Amino acid sequence: MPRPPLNSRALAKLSPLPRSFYSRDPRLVARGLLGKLLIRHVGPHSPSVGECGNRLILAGRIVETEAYLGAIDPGAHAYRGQTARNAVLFGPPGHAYVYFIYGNHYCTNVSCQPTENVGYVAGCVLLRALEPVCGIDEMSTLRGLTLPPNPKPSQLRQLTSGPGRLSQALAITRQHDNAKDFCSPASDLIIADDGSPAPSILATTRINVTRAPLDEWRFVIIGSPYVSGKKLS
DNA sequence: GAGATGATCTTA
DNA sequence: AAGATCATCTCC
Repeated sequence: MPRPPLNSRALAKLSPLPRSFYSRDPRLVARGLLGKLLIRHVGPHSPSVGECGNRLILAGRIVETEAYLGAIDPGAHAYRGQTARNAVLFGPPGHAYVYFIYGNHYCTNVSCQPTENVGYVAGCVLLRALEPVCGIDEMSTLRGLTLPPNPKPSQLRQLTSGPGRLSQALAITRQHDNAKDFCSPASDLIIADDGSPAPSILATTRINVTRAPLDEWRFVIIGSPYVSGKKLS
């Protein structure tokens, strides 16, 4: 039985993943998020999307993530303890940690595993790439790109292949979205399961993490053309 | 297609 | 001074 198509109407009915999903080892959360949908509601009370209209949904399927283990992970922002920037990571799981990087870009994370019952605190998962699902035109506008009428995957991937790109495509900023609850049905930024089958996953080292270069805590959907960087072998 | 470089600014 | 990046340039 084919599932119904993922138009705005179908996406609007999906419920956010429960908080228990995020109350686990960040590596399990990072794997579990692959294939899930990141859904952004934009409207009169949401961040500006230019001339995109009043009420619409932007969504993408998560195809690439990275786990950050917090207090025991030298590559993690939380490694050196709580600061004004990373305070969200020391709060309850399932909340957005959005930070500004390299003077140009935002990166979007989900907090997880804030308790000490497995030996570390303040973990999170960085969302690194999406397969565009809904709101292609609006995402193009937000990214400042012009795509042809029937874009190929190689063109679509310009929208959301990379943490800075996907954040821009969904109008995610620290000002608007840091500390936002991914688990609240009232949230304009959620992650949901549409029942798609569990993907095949490849683990690699994390991108541009120099302080812990060997840990294979980056996860990608095998074969997806929407993963960031070069094509994998 | 691949590798190098500059932009730009927050954080420690 | 470095960084959980990206667009653009040059040269294969």
